[in-house]
Amino acid sequence: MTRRIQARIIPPRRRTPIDSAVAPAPAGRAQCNTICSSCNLRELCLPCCNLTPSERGLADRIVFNRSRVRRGEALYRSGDRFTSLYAVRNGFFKSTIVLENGRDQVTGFCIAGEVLGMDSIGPERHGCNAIALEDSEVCAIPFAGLQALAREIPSLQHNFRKMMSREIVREQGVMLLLGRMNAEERLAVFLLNLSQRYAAQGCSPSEFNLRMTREEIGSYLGMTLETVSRTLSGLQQEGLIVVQQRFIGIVDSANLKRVIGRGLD
Amino acid sequence: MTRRIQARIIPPRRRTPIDSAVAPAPAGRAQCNTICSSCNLRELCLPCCNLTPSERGLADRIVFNRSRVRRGEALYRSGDRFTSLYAVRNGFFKSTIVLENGRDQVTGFCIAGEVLGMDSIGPERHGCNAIALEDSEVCAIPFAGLQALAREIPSLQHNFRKMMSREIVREQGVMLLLGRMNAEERLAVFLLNLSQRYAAQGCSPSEFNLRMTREEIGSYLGMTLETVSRTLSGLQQEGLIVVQQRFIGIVDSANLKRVIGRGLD
DNA sequence: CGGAACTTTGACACATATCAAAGTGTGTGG
DNA sequence: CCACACACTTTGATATGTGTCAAAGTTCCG
Repeated sequence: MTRRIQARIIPPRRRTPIDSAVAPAPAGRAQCNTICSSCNLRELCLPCCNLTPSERGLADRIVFNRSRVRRGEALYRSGDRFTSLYAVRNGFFKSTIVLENGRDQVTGFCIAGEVLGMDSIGPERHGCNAIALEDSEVCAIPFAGLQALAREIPSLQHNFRKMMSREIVREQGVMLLLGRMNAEERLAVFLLNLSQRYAAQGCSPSEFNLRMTREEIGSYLGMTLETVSRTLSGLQQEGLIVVQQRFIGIVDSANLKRVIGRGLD
Repeated sequence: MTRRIQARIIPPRRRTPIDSAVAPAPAGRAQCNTICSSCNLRELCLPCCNLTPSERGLADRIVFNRSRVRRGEALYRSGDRFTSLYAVRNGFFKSTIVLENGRDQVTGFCIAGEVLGMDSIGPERHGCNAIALEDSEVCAIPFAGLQALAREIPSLQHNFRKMMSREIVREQGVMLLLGRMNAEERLAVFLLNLSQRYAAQGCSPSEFNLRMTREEIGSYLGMTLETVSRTLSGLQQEGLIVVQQRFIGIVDSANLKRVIGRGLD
């Protein structure tokens, strides 16, 4: 049916000296350091974790492969064997489940600094597709290595568990959204959530371009693309946001938040 | 507002000899063994895990407190400090989130053999209420102890991660349900899911009594209690189920499954 | 420039929410 | 043991939000 496009994996660079010339280390780590300050993986990602020198020695076991995924390509697909978690370094992904009828259902979006693949740990296979919505770079974290390392660094273990638990809580929020909210509220939640996540990455929380189509938003929020479009127009008419195709400006975030409250009173 | 009813915690029994009189062990463990054959915790629960003798020695560190929660009482409440996971030994629980307006939103149901509290690991506080819908018994698994033990028994660690990941996948299924399905499909999924879980516990998959009200079902499935009632009546008229207040008989599970498919084509 | 993909807007249909009232079951106190 | 109150369920009538179908407008890219 759909042609299967695989991500082009960039081979890890050769080792190069870091610090002084004393201790060679994988280049991936050094590179990773540069952006980890704004990375949700900071508590998990080895280079970013506050490790003691001896722990750092242990950490050298794991090799981080960076790879590039171009727009429209898949980082992984449903059914692929699960071997690594992926930290998104930059770019934008959607996760989709393929339904029996062959149509895609969007289950989430993932931006720089977030992690893909946590739902695949149990089944040991990926249960969804991860598709890049723009040219992206990810940092692959071999799970076996991570697991072995976590056994020896308790704080890593702890942080990892926390991250998984957070994912469960996040999904509960979406369930609430899908179960109880109307179209306007759903979009308000969606936009404010994106805004907040961009802010966490140091980007503007009040102006950004959507990387996904109306149809993908609708699939995620449980409504049709037409309703997404109409509702965005409605929010614009209320003076809460500005919409111009993919561009979104959040004009009045206070009242946008109030939109969400309306449904809960 | 609502009176806060706390679960009555039954103190752990004194140690009694198991096997021969050679090695005394906590009675909780011995007790647990009797039902663990049909317990989802079998891969995690220490007494049920296939442990080597030396691992068994390590496992003695953890004391399992059993407690009883009577109908209407809370096992824990949102905001409580998280210290233990709870394996439901028998009974029936609902998880609810309290919305800003004070109303409850049901986020899940939990029957014998399932685990409560996994969403609380990250925040270290419970994010929802766990309310017994009938007199129930749970097995409290102190998380700190579990964590320490898992560090030394890799298979335990592995199984635990799997269990958390499974929870993420389960919630994705609910998201799909809430986002894409109509009332009839939601109820079909709900009933078949309950049926399957009862079957896993060795109970009849085709006849059971609902422990929750129509309103609680509706809250969970994102619809009103009237629609729940009407839709159940509709499924009965189609000859797929029999409904009599809380009693549900699944008459034609094949066609009930087919109901779900309809929305996905 | 032309075509494809996406977005916007309108008209209408339909599923579900809302409001209302009657029916059923359950537990409590006299 | 009965009677009453209460909580829950069922069913009906109507309102409303969102889906569906259709067509025109916009942007992007070869």
